[in-house]
Amino acid sequence: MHGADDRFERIQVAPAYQQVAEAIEREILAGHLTPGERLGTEADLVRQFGVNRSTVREGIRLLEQSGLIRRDQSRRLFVSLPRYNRLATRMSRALVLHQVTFRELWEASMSLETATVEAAAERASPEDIAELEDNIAKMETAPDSQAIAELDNDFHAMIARISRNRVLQLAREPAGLLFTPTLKIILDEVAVAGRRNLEAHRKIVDACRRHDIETARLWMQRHITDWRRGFEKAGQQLDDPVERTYVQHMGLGGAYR
Amino acid sequence: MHGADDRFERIQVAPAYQQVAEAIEREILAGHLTPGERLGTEADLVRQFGVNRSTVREGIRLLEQSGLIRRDQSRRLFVSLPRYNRLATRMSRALVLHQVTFRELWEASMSLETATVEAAAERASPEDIAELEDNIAKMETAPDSQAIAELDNDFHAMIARISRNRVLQLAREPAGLLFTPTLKIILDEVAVAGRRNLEAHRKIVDACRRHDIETARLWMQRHITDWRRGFEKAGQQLDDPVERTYVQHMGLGGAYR
DNA sequence: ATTATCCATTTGTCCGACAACCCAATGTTG
DNA sequence: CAACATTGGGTTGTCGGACAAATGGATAAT
Repeated sequence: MHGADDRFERIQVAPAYQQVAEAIEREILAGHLTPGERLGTEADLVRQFGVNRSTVREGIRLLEQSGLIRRDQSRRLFVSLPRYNRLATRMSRALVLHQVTFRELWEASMSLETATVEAAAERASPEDIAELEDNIAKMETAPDSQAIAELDNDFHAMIARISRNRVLQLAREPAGLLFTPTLKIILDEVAVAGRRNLEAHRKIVDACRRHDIETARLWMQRHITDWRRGFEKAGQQLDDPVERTYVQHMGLGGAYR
Repeated sequence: MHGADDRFERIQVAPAYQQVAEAIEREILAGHLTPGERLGTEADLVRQFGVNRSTVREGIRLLEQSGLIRRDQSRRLFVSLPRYNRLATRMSRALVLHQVTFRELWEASMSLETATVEAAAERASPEDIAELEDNIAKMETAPDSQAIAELDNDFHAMIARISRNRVLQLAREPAGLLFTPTLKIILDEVAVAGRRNLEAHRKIVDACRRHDIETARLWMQRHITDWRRGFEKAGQQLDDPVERTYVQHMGLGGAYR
Protein backbone atom coordinates (compact mmCIF):
# COMPACT_ATOMS: atom_id res chain seq x y z
CA MET A 1 0.00 0.00 0.00
CA HIS A 2 1.25 3.39 -0.88
CA GLY A 3 -1.86 5.41 -0.03
CA ALA A 4 -1.83 9.06 -0.96
CA ASP A 5 1.70 10.34 -1.35
CA ASP A 6 3.16 10.57 2.11
CA ARG A 7 3.43 13.98 3.61
CA PHE A 8 5.55 13.12 6.59
CA GLU A 9 8.82 11.36 7.09
CA ARG A 10 8.87 8.75 9.72
CA ILE A 11 9.74 9.95 13.16
CA GLN A 12 12.85 8.22 14.40
CA VAL A 13 13.31 7.55 18.02
CA ALA A 14 16.73 6.43 19.02
CA PRO A 15 16.74 3.35 21.22
CA ALA A 16 16.81 4.11 24.91
CA TYR A 17 20.31 2.74 25.37
CA GLN A 18 21.63 5.21 22.80
CA GLN A 19 19.84 8.05 24.48
CA VAL A 20 21.44 7.07 27.76
CA ALA A 21 24.87 7.16 26.16
CA GLU A 22 24.21 10.46 24.44
CA ALA A 23 22.92 12.07 27.62
CA ILE A 24 26.00 11.09 29.58
CA GLU A 25 28.29 12.10 26.73
CA ARG A 26 26.65 15.50 26.58
CA GLU A 27 27.28 16.02 30.27
CA ILE A 28 30.92 15.14 29.80
CA LEU A 29 31.42 17.37 26.78
CA ALA A 30 29.62 20.21 28.52
CA GLY A 31 32.07 19.91 31.38
CA HIS A 32 29.49 19.03 33.99
CA LEU A 33 31.21 15.73 34.42
CA THR A 34 34.97 16.01 34.51
CA PRO A 35 37.56 13.28 33.96
CA GLY A 36 38.28 11.40 37.15
CA GLU A 37 34.85 12.04 38.56
CA ARG A 38 32.75 9.11 39.62
CA LEU A 39 29.76 8.30 37.59
CA GLY A 40 26.87 7.13 39.74
CA THR A 41 26.23 3.46 40.19
CA GLU A 42 24.11 1.62 37.70
CA ALA A 43 21.25 1.81 40.16
CA ASP A 44 21.61 5.59 40.29
CA LEU A 45 21.45 5.83 36.53
CA VAL A 46 18.46 3.52 36.45
CA ARG A 47 16.70 5.86 38.83
CA GLN A 48 17.67 9.02 36.98
CA PHE A 49 16.86 7.83 33.49
CA GLY A 50 13.87 5.77 34.50
CA VAL A 51 14.87 2.81 32.38
CA ASN A 52 15.82 -0.72 33.15
CA ARG A 53 19.25 -1.65 34.31
CA SER A 54 19.93 -3.71 31.18
CA THR A 55 19.25 -0.63 29.12
CA VAL A 56 21.59 1.47 31.21
CA ARG A 57 24.28 -1.16 30.90
CA GLU A 58 24.04 -1.23 27.12
CA GLY A 59 24.42 2.53 27.05
CA ILE A 60 27.40 2.33 29.33
CA ARG A 61 29.08 -0.15 27.02
CA LEU A 62 28.93 2.35 24.20
CA LEU A 63 30.66 4.99 26.27
CA GLU A 64 33.11 2.51 27.65
CA GLN A 65 34.19 1.62 24.16
CA SER A 66 34.52 5.25 23.14
CA GLY A 67 36.88 5.77 26.06
CA LEU A 68 34.83 8.45 27.74
CA ILE A 69 34.21 6.33 30.80
CA ARG A 70 36.23 3.54 32.31
CA ARG A 71 36.12 1.21 35.25
CA ASP A 72 38.75 1.20 37.95
CA GLN A 73 39.90 -1.94 39.65
CA SER A 74 36.75 -1.93 41.68
CA ARG A 75 34.80 -1.98 38.43
CA ARG A 76 33.03 1.19 39.30
CA LEU A 77 32.57 3.74 36.59
CA PHE A 78 34.33 7.04 36.31
CA VAL A 79 34.72 9.65 33.63
CA SER A 80 37.94 9.41 31.67
CA LEU A 81 39.87 11.09 28.89
CA PRO A 82 39.97 8.99 25.74
CA ARG A 83 43.48 7.65 25.39
CA TYR A 84 45.55 8.32 22.35
CA ASN A 85 46.84 4.85 21.82
CA ARG A 86 43.33 3.46 21.99
CA LEU A 87 42.21 5.85 19.30
CA ALA A 88 45.33 5.19 17.29
CA THR A 89 44.76 1.46 17.44
CA ARG A 90 41.24 1.93 16.15
CA MET A 91 42.49 4.10 13.33
CA SER A 92 45.16 1.62 12.38
CA ARG A 93 42.54 -1.07 12.18
CA ALA A 94 40.32 1.08 10.06
CA LEU A 95 43.19 1.80 7.70
CA VAL A 96 43.93 -1.88 7.33
CA LEU A 97 40.31 -2.79 6.80
CA HIS A 98 40.13 -0.10 4.14
CA GLN A 99 43.14 -1.76 2.54
CA VAL A 100 45.39 1.26 2.36
CA THR A 101 48.63 0.63 0.56
CA PHE A 102 52.14 0.86 1.92
CA ARG A 103 52.69 3.72 -0.51
CA GLU A 104 49.97 5.75 1.16
CA LEU A 105 51.46 4.90 4.51
CA TRP A 106 54.91 5.90 3.43
CA GLU A 107 53.84 9.13 1.81
CA ALA A 108 51.84 10.21 4.84
CA SER A 109 54.61 9.28 7.24
CA MET A 110 57.11 11.27 5.27
CA SER A 111 55.14 14.43 5.97
CA LEU A 112 54.01 13.56 9.46
CA GLU A 113 57.34 12.41 10.81
CA THR A 114 59.26 15.33 9.34
CA ALA A 115 56.77 17.84 10.70
CA THR A 116 56.96 16.13 14.05
CA VAL A 117 60.73 16.04 14.22
CA GLU A 118 60.95 19.72 13.29
CA ALA A 119 58.80 20.64 16.24
CA ALA A 120 60.72 18.23 18.46
CA ALA A 121 64.07 19.70 17.42
CA GLU A 122 62.78 23.12 18.32
CA ARG A 123 61.53 22.13 21.76
CA ALA A 124 63.61 19.23 23.00
CA SER A 125 64.84 19.62 26.58
CA PRO A 126 67.96 17.93 28.00
CA GLU A 127 65.69 15.42 29.71
CA ASP A 128 64.08 14.61 26.39
CA ILE A 129 67.48 14.09 24.82
CA ALA A 130 68.48 11.78 27.66
CA GLU A 131 65.40 9.69 27.06
CA LEU A 132 66.12 9.45 23.38
CA GLU A 133 69.70 8.44 24.04
CA ASP A 134 68.48 5.79 26.42
CA ASN A 135 66.31 4.43 23.64
CA ILE A 136 69.29 4.34 21.30
CA ALA A 137 71.41 2.58 23.90
CA LYS A 138 68.75 -0.06 24.32
CA MET A 139 68.53 -0.51 20.59
CA GLU A 140 72.28 -1.04 20.35
CA THR A 141 72.03 -4.03 22.62
CA ALA A 142 68.63 -5.28 21.55
CA PRO A 143 68.54 -9.05 21.23
CA ASP A 144 66.42 -9.48 18.11
CA SER A 145 64.69 -7.70 15.26
CA GLN A 146 61.37 -7.74 17.03
CA ALA A 147 62.82 -5.79 19.95
CA ILE A 148 64.51 -3.35 17.61
CA ALA A 149 61.31 -2.76 15.69
CA GLU A 150 59.47 -2.00 18.91
CA LEU A 151 62.20 0.33 20.10
CA ASP A 152 62.03 2.10 16.78
CA ASN A 153 58.33 2.61 17.28
CA ASP A 154 59.04 3.94 20.77
CA PHE A 155 61.62 6.31 19.36
CA HIS A 156 59.18 7.88 16.95
CA ALA A 157 56.51 8.07 19.62
CA MET A 158 59.00 9.89 21.85
CA ILE A 159 59.81 12.35 19.11
CA ALA A 160 56.11 12.97 18.75
CA ARG A 161 55.71 13.56 22.47
CA ILE A 162 58.70 15.89 22.48
CA SER A 163 57.12 17.89 19.67
CA ARG A 164 54.67 19.09 22.34
CA ASN A 165 52.01 18.95 19.67
CA ARG A 166 49.31 16.50 20.52
CA VAL A 167 47.55 16.92 17.21
CA LEU A 168 50.64 15.77 15.37
CA GLN A 169 51.18 13.11 17.99
CA LEU A 170 47.76 11.65 17.39
CA ALA A 171 47.95 12.08 13.64
CA ARG A 172 51.19 10.14 13.20
CA GLU A 173 50.42 7.30 15.57
CA PRO A 174 48.18 5.12 13.37
CA ALA A 175 50.67 5.02 10.53
CA GLY A 176 53.50 4.53 12.99
CA LEU A 177 51.84 1.48 14.47
CA LEU A 178 51.62 -0.15 11.07
CA PHE A 179 55.31 0.34 10.40
CA THR A 180 56.56 -1.80 13.23
CA PRO A 181 55.82 -5.22 11.70
CA THR A 182 57.40 -4.22 8.39
CA LEU A 183 60.52 -2.96 10.07
CA LYS A 184 61.02 -6.34 11.67
CA ILE A 185 60.82 -7.96 8.24
CA ILE A 186 63.25 -5.44 6.80
CA LEU A 187 65.73 -6.00 9.61
CA ASP A 188 65.58 -9.72 9.01
CA GLU A 189 66.04 -9.42 5.27
CA VAL A 190 68.34 -6.46 4.73
CA ALA A 191 71.73 -6.63 6.40
CA VAL A 192 72.53 -2.93 6.55
CA ALA A 193 69.09 -1.87 7.72
CA GLY A 194 69.89 -2.06 11.43
CA ARG A 195 73.04 0.01 11.11
CA ARG A 196 71.43 2.68 8.94
CA ASN A 197 68.45 2.81 11.28
CA LEU A 198 70.67 3.44 14.27
CA GLU A 199 72.73 6.03 12.44
CA ALA A 200 69.64 7.99 11.48
CA HIS A 201 68.35 7.91 15.05
CA ARG A 202 71.69 9.17 16.33
CA LYS A 203 71.82 12.00 13.83
CA ILE A 204 68.27 12.97 14.66
CA VAL A 205 68.98 13.08 18.37
CA ASP A 206 72.14 15.08 17.72
CA ALA A 207 70.23 17.60 15.68
CA CYS A 208 67.52 17.83 18.32
CA ARG A 209 70.11 18.50 20.99
CA ARG A 210 71.46 21.40 18.94
CA HIS A 211 67.94 22.51 18.02
CA ASP A 212 69.07 22.19 14.43
CA ILE A 213 65.71 21.90 12.74
CA GLU A 214 67.03 21.61 9.21
CA THR A 215 69.34 18.72 9.96
CA ALA A 216 66.71 16.97 12.03
CA ARG A 217 64.28 17.11 9.15
CA LEU A 218 66.91 16.02 6.67
CA TRP A 219 67.80 12.93 8.64
CA MET A 220 64.20 12.06 9.26
CA GLN A 221 63.64 12.23 5.51
CA ARG A 222 66.57 9.92 4.96
CA HIS A 223 65.28 7.66 7.69
CA ILE A 224 61.86 7.33 6.09
CA THR A 225 63.43 6.94 2.66
CA ASP A 226 65.61 4.20 4.06
CA TRP A 227 62.53 2.39 5.24
CA ARG A 228 61.18 2.47 1.72
CA ARG A 229 64.40 1.18 0.21
CA GLY A 230 64.61 -1.56 2.77
CA PHE A 231 61.00 -2.45 2.20
CA GLU A 232 61.58 -2.89 -1.50
CA LYS A 233 64.89 -4.70 -0.99
CA ALA A 234 63.08 -7.11 1.29
CA GLY A 235 60.94 -7.99 -1.71
CA GLN A 236 57.80 -6.20 -0.58
CA GLN A 237 55.49 -4.36 -2.94
CA LEU A 238 54.81 -0.73 -2.12
CA ASP A 239 51.39 -0.79 -3.77
CA ASP A 240 50.16 -3.81 -1.90
CA PRO A 241 47.58 -3.13 0.75
CA VAL A 242 48.72 -3.50 4.33
CA GLU A 243 47.91 -7.03 5.31
CA ARG A 244 45.33 -7.80 7.87
CA THR A 245 47.82 -9.75 9.92
CA TYR A 246 49.41 -6.46 10.88
CA VAL A 247 46.60 -5.59 13.18
CA GLN A 248 45.70 -9.00 14.47
CA HIS A 249 48.85 -9.25 16.50
CA MET A 250 48.35 -5.73 17.76
CA GLY A 251 46.18 -7.53 20.20
CA LEU A 252 42.62 -6.94 21.08
CA GLY A 253 43.75 -6.76 24.65
CA GLY A 254 44.06 -3.03 24.79
CA ALA A 255 40.88 -2.45 22.93
CA TYR A 256 38.35 -3.26 25.55
CA ARG A 257 40.27 -3.21 28.77
CA MET B 1 45.37 -11.62 55.24
CA HIS B 2 48.72 -11.59 53.58
CA GLY B 3 49.71 -15.17 54.32
CA ALA B 4 53.04 -16.34 52.99
CA ASP B 5 54.31 -14.13 50.21
CA ASP B 6 52.13 -14.80 47.24
CA ARG B 7 53.59 -16.88 44.51
CA PHE B 8 50.94 -16.32 41.90
CA GLU B 9 49.39 -13.27 40.38
CA ARG B 10 45.68 -13.23 40.23
CA ILE B 11 44.20 -14.73 37.13
CA GLN B 12 42.25 -12.14 35.23
CA VAL B 13 39.18 -13.19 33.39
CA ALA B 14 37.73 -10.63 31.09
CA PRO B 15 33.98 -10.25 31.50
CA ALA B 16 31.99 -12.42 29.14
CA TYR B 17 30.62 -9.47 27.19
CA GLN B 18 34.17 -8.37 26.36
CA GLN B 19 35.09 -11.84 25.27
CA VAL B 20 32.09 -11.88 22.97
CA ALA B 21 33.19 -8.61 21.40
CA GLU B 22 36.77 -9.77 21.06
CA ALA B 23 35.78 -13.04 19.48
CA ILE B 24 33.66 -11.33 16.85
CA GLU B 25 36.31 -8.69 16.23
CA ARG B 26 38.90 -11.40 15.70
CA GLU B 27 36.71 -13.03 13.08
CA ILE B 28 36.35 -9.73 11.27
CA LEU B 29 40.05 -8.89 11.37
CA ALA B 30 40.92 -12.38 10.25
CA GLY B 31 38.70 -11.90 7.24
CA HIS B 32 36.29 -14.70 8.10
CA LEU B 33 33.57 -12.11 8.38
CA THR B 34 33.66 -9.57 5.60
CA PRO B 35 32.03 -6.14 5.53
CA GLY B 36 28.47 -6.31 4.34
CA GLU B 37 27.99 -9.81 5.62
CA ARG B 38 25.18 -10.53 8.01
CA LEU B 39 26.03 -11.31 11.53
CA GLY B 40 23.78 -13.97 13.00
CA THR B 41 20.81 -12.98 15.08
CA GLU B 42 21.24 -12.42 18.77
CA ALA B 43 19.72 -15.83 19.37
CA ASP B 44 22.36 -17.38 17.12
CA LEU B 45 25.13 -15.73 19.05
CA VAL B 46 23.56 -16.78 22.34
CA ARG B 47 23.63 -20.35 21.12
CA GLN B 48 27.19 -20.19 19.78
CA PHE B 49 28.74 -18.45 22.76
CA GLY B 50 26.60 -20.16 25.35
CA VAL B 51 25.92 -16.99 27.27
CA ASN B 52 22.84 -15.03 28.05
CA ARG B 53 21.31 -12.66 25.56
CA SER B 54 21.99 -9.66 27.76
CA THR B 55 25.65 -10.57 27.71
CA VAL B 56 25.66 -10.91 23.94
CA ARG B 57 23.94 -7.57 23.59
CA GLU B 58 26.49 -5.79 25.75
CA GLY B 59 29.26 -7.24 23.62
CA ILE B 60 27.48 -6.12 20.48
CA ARG B 61 27.24 -2.59 21.80
CA LEU B 62 31.00 -2.44 22.09
CA LEU B 63 31.45 -3.44 18.47
CA GLU B 64 28.66 -1.19 17.34
CA GLN B 65 30.42 1.75 18.89
CA SER B 66 33.75 0.82 17.34
CA GLY B 67 32.08 0.85 13.93
CA LEU B 68 32.89 -2.76 13.08
CA ILE B 69 29.26 -3.75 13.01
CA ARG B 70 26.17 -1.74 12.27
CA ARG B 71 22.47 -2.20 12.04
CA ASP B 72 20.61 -1.63 8.81
CA GLN B 73 17.15 -0.12 8.73
CA SER B 74 15.74 -3.45 9.82
CA ARG B 75 17.96 -3.25 12.87
CA ARG B 76 19.69 -6.46 11.98
CA LEU B 77 23.40 -6.62 12.43
CA PHE B 78 25.95 -6.76 9.69
CA VAL B 79 29.68 -6.32 9.49
CA SER B 80 30.82 -2.90 8.42
CA LEU B 81 33.93 -0.88 7.67
CA PRO B 82 34.58 1.77 10.30
CA ARG B 83 33.80 5.13 8.76
CA TYR B 84 36.37 7.84 8.56
CA ASN B 85 34.17 10.67 9.69
CA ARG B 86 33.09 8.69 12.72
CA LEU B 87 36.69 8.13 13.69
CA ALA B 88 37.55 11.73 12.93
CA THR B 89 34.73 12.95 15.12
CA ARG B 90 35.99 10.84 17.98
CA MET B 91 39.48 12.15 17.53
CA SER B 92 38.30 15.73 17.45
CA ARG B 93 36.49 15.16 20.70
CA ALA B 94 39.54 13.62 22.26
CA LEU B 95 41.66 16.56 21.18
CA VAL B 96 39.21 18.98 22.70
CA LEU B 97 38.96 17.04 25.93
CA HIS B 98 42.73 17.00 26.11
CA GLN B 99 42.58 20.76 25.73
CA VAL B 100 44.89 21.10 22.77
CA THR B 101 45.64 24.67 21.84
CA PHE B 102 44.88 26.42 18.60
CA ARG B 103 48.61 26.71 18.09
CA GLU B 104 48.96 22.95 18.05
CA LEU B 105 46.04 22.74 15.69
CA TRP B 106 47.51 25.35 13.39
CA GLU B 107 50.98 23.88 13.38
CA ALA B 108 49.70 20.40 12.59
CA SER B 109 47.38 21.64 9.89
CA MET B 110 50.16 23.54 8.23
CA SER B 111 52.00 20.27 7.62
CA LEU B 112 48.98 18.10 6.97
CA GLU B 113 47.22 20.39 4.55
CA THR B 114 50.34 21.18 2.57
CA ALA B 115 51.25 17.53 2.29
CA THR B 116 47.72 16.76 1.22
CA VAL B 117 47.54 19.47 -1.41
CA GLU B 118 50.85 18.39 -2.89
CA ALA B 119 49.51 14.91 -3.45
CA ALA B 120 46.25 16.33 -4.75
CA ALA B 121 48.01 18.62 -7.21
CA GLU B 122 49.91 15.65 -8.51
CA ARG B 123 46.85 13.46 -9.01
CA ALA B 124 43.86 15.71 -9.64
CA SER B 125 41.71 14.62 -12.59
CA PRO B 126 39.52 16.98 -14.63
CA GLU B 127 36.50 15.64 -12.73
CA ASP B 128 38.19 16.50 -9.47
CA ILE B 129 38.86 20.02 -10.68
CA ALA B 130 35.25 20.41 -11.74
CA GLU B 131 34.13 19.42 -8.27
CA LEU B 132 36.47 21.90 -6.66
CA GLU B 133 35.27 24.65 -8.97
CA ASP B 134 31.72 23.79 -8.08
CA ASN B 135 32.60 24.24 -4.44
CA ILE B 136 34.13 27.63 -5.18
CA ALA B 137 31.06 28.69 -7.14
CA LYS B 138 28.85 27.76 -4.22
CA MET B 139 31.06 29.67 -1.85
CA GLU B 140 30.85 32.78 -4.03
CA THR B 141 27.12 32.84 -3.58
CA ALA B 142 26.92 31.49 -0.07
CA PRO B 143 24.39 33.32 2.07
CA ASP B 144 26.21 33.55 5.38
CA SER B 145 29.45 32.89 7.18
CA GLN B 146 28.21 29.58 8.54
CA ALA B 147 27.66 28.28 5.01
CA ILE B 148 31.04 29.56 3.90
CA ALA B 149 32.78 27.91 6.82
CA GLU B 150 31.14 24.59 5.98
CA LEU B 151 32.03 24.91 2.32
CA ASP B 152 35.60 25.61 3.32
CA ASN B 153 35.63 22.43 5.31
CA ASP B 154 34.21 20.58 2.31
CA PHE B 155 36.91 22.07 0.12
CA HIS B 156 39.70 20.76 2.28
CA ALA B 157 38.02 17.40 2.58
CA MET B 158 37.83 17.25 -1.21
CA ILE B 159 41.50 18.06 -1.53
CA ALA B 160 42.19 15.24 0.88
CA ARG B 161 40.09 12.82 -1.13
CA ILE B 162 41.78 13.93 -4.34
CA SER B 163 45.17 13.24 -2.75
CA ARG B 164 44.22 9.57 -3.10
CA ASN B 165 45.94 9.02 0.20
CA ARG B 166 43.58 7.77 2.84
CA VAL B 167 46.16 7.93 5.58
CA LEU B 168 46.56 11.65 5.03
CA GLN B 169 42.83 11.97 4.59
CA LEU B 170 42.19 10.43 7.97
CA ALA B 171 45.05 12.27 9.63
CA ARG B 172 43.95 15.75 8.62
CA GLU B 173 40.25 15.33 9.30
CA PRO B 174 40.17 15.80 13.09
CA ALA B 175 42.02 19.10 12.96
CA GLY B 176 39.98 20.17 9.95
CA LEU B 177 36.75 19.62 11.83
CA LEU B 178 37.87 21.93 14.60
CA PHE B 179 38.68 24.73 12.19
CA THR B 180 35.18 25.22 10.89
CA PRO B 181 33.72 27.04 13.91
CA THR B 182 36.70 29.38 14.11
CA LEU B 183 36.46 30.23 10.45
CA LYS B 184 32.91 31.37 10.94
CA ILE B 185 34.06 33.69 13.71
CA ILE B 186 36.88 35.02 11.57
CA LEU B 187 34.56 35.68 8.64
CA ASP B 188 32.24 37.60 10.93
CA GLU B 189 35.00 39.67 12.46
CA VAL B 190 37.52 40.24 9.71
CA ALA B 191 36.25 41.96 6.58
CA VAL B 192 38.86 40.74 4.11
CA ALA B 193 38.84 37.16 5.30
CA GLY B 194 36.18 35.99 2.89
CA ARG B 195 37.92 37.48 -0.11
CA ARG B 196 41.33 36.15 0.79
CA ASN B 197 39.84 32.75 1.51
CA LEU B 198 38.26 32.56 -1.91
CA GLU B 199 41.40 33.80 -3.64
CA ALA B 200 43.49 31.10 -2.00
CA HIS B 201 41.02 28.41 -2.98
CA ARG B 202 41.05 29.64 -6.57
CA LYS B 203 44.82 29.66 -6.74
CA ILE B 204 44.98 26.19 -5.24
CA VAL B 205 42.53 24.80 -7.78
CA ASP B 206 44.43 26.51 -10.58
CA ALA B 207 47.66 24.97 -9.43
CA CYS B 208 46.04 21.56 -9.11
CA ARG B 209 44.71 21.81 -12.65
CA ARG B 210 48.22 22.47 -13.91
CA HIS B 211 49.66 19.83 -11.58
CA ASP B 212 51.87 22.61 -10.26
CA ILE B 213 52.81 21.14 -6.93
CA GLU B 214 55.03 24.00 -5.82
CA THR B 215 52.38 26.65 -6.34
CA ALA B 216 49.70 24.52 -4.78
CA ARG B 217 51.77 24.12 -1.65
CA LEU B 218 52.66 27.78 -1.58
CA TRP B 219 49.04 28.90 -1.70
CA MET B 220 48.02 26.36 0.86
CA GLN B 221 50.68 27.73 3.17
CA ARG B 222 49.37 31.23 2.62
CA HIS B 223 45.86 29.96 3.16
CA ILE B 224 46.72 28.43 6.51
CA THR B 225 48.76 31.46 7.48
CA ASP B 226 45.79 33.64 6.61
CA TRP B 227 43.68 31.64 8.99
CA ARG B 228 46.13 32.37 11.74
CA ARG B 229 46.21 36.09 10.97
CA GLY B 230 42.44 36.25 10.85
CA PHE B 231 42.21 34.29 14.07
CA GLU B 232 44.41 36.79 15.86
CA LYS B 233 42.73 39.77 14.23
CA ALA B 234 39.41 38.42 15.46
CA GLY B 235 40.81 38.78 18.96
CA GLN B 236 41.36 35.09 19.62
CA GLN B 237 44.33 33.73 21.51
CA LEU B 238 46.45 31.15 19.74
CA ASP B 239 47.54 29.52 22.97
CA ASP B 240 44.05 29.07 24.33
CA PRO B 241 42.76 25.55 24.35
CA VAL B 242 40.06 24.73 21.84
CA GLU B 243 36.79 25.30 23.62
CA ARG B 244 34.52 22.48 24.43
CA THR B 245 31.68 24.16 22.60
CA TYR B 246 33.41 23.31 19.37
CA VAL B 247 32.50 19.71 19.64
CA GLN B 248 29.15 19.98 21.27
CA HIS B 249 27.55 21.37 18.17
CA MET B 250 29.26 18.69 16.11
CA GLY B 251 26.31 16.73 17.26
CA LEU B 252 26.19 13.43 18.96
CA GLY B 253 23.85 12.33 16.23
CA GLY B 254 26.47 10.74 14.08
CA ALA B 255 28.20 9.10 16.95
CA TYR B 256 25.82 6.35 17.77
CA ARG B 257 23.57 6.14 14.78
C1' DA C 1 0.70 -9.70 -11.42
C1' DT C 2 -0.14 -6.68 -7.94
C1' DT C 3 -1.91 -5.60 -3.62
C1' DA C 4 -3.43 -6.63 1.00
C1' DT C 5 -3.24 -9.58 5.12
C1' DC C 6 -1.34 -12.54 8.33
C1' DC C 7 2.33 -14.89 10.97
C1' DA C 8 6.89 -16.13 12.53
C1' DT C 9 11.24 -13.71 13.77
C1' DT C 10 13.87 -10.43 15.79
C1' DT C 11 14.99 -6.57 18.45
C1' DG C 12 14.34 -3.36 22.41
C1' DT C 13 12.96 -3.20 26.92
C1' DC C 14 11.51 -4.79 31.24
C1' DC C 15 11.50 -7.65 35.69
C1' DG C 16 13.57 -10.37 39.09
C1' DA C 17 17.33 -13.04 40.85
C1' DC C 18 21.93 -14.48 42.55
C1' DA C 19 27.03 -15.25 42.95
C1' DA C 20 31.36 -12.90 43.06
C1' DC C 21 33.53 -9.11 44.32
C1' DC C 22 34.94 -4.69 46.63
C1' DC C 23 35.00 -1.50 50.35
C1' DA C 24 34.47 -0.01 54.73
C1' DA C 25 33.18 -0.67 59.31
C1' DT C 26 33.48 -3.72 62.86
C1' DG C 27 35.58 -6.80 66.03
C1' DT C 28 39.89 -9.36 67.56
C1' DT C 29 44.53 -10.14 68.88
C1' DG C 30 49.31 -9.14 69.86
C1' DC D 1 46.97 1.04 70.94
C1' DA D 2 48.02 -0.68 66.42
C1' DA D 3 47.79 -4.14 63.17
C1' DC D 4 45.15 -7.66 61.64
C1' DA D 5 40.97 -10.61 60.64
C1' DT D 6 35.96 -10.78 59.98
C1' DT D 7 31.69 -9.45 58.58
C1' DG D 8 28.11 -7.22 56.09
C1' DG D 9 26.19 -4.04 52.72
C1' DG D 10 26.57 -2.37 48.26
C1' DT D 11 27.83 -3.08 43.31
C1' DT D 12 28.74 -5.43 39.18
C1' DG D 13 28.40 -9.45 35.98
C1' DT D 14 25.43 -12.87 34.51
C1' DC D 15 21.36 -15.40 34.16
C1' DG D 16 16.41 -16.72 33.06
C1' DG D 17 12.17 -15.39 31.39
C1' DA D 18 8.78 -12.26 29.44
C1' DC D 19 6.35 -9.13 26.10
C1' DA D 20 5.38 -5.20 22.79
C1' DA D 21 6.76 -3.23 18.49
C1' DA D 22 8.70 -3.67 14.20
C1' DT D 23 10.25 -6.27 10.34
C1' DG D 24 10.21 -9.64 6.42
C1' DG D 25 8.27 -13.12 4.09
C1' DA D 26 4.54 -16.09 2.99
C1' DT D 27 -0.12 -16.41 1.89
C1' DA D 28 -4.58 -14.92 0.28
C1' DA D 29 -7.45 -11.63 -2.39
C1' DT D 30 -8.19 -8.56 -6.22
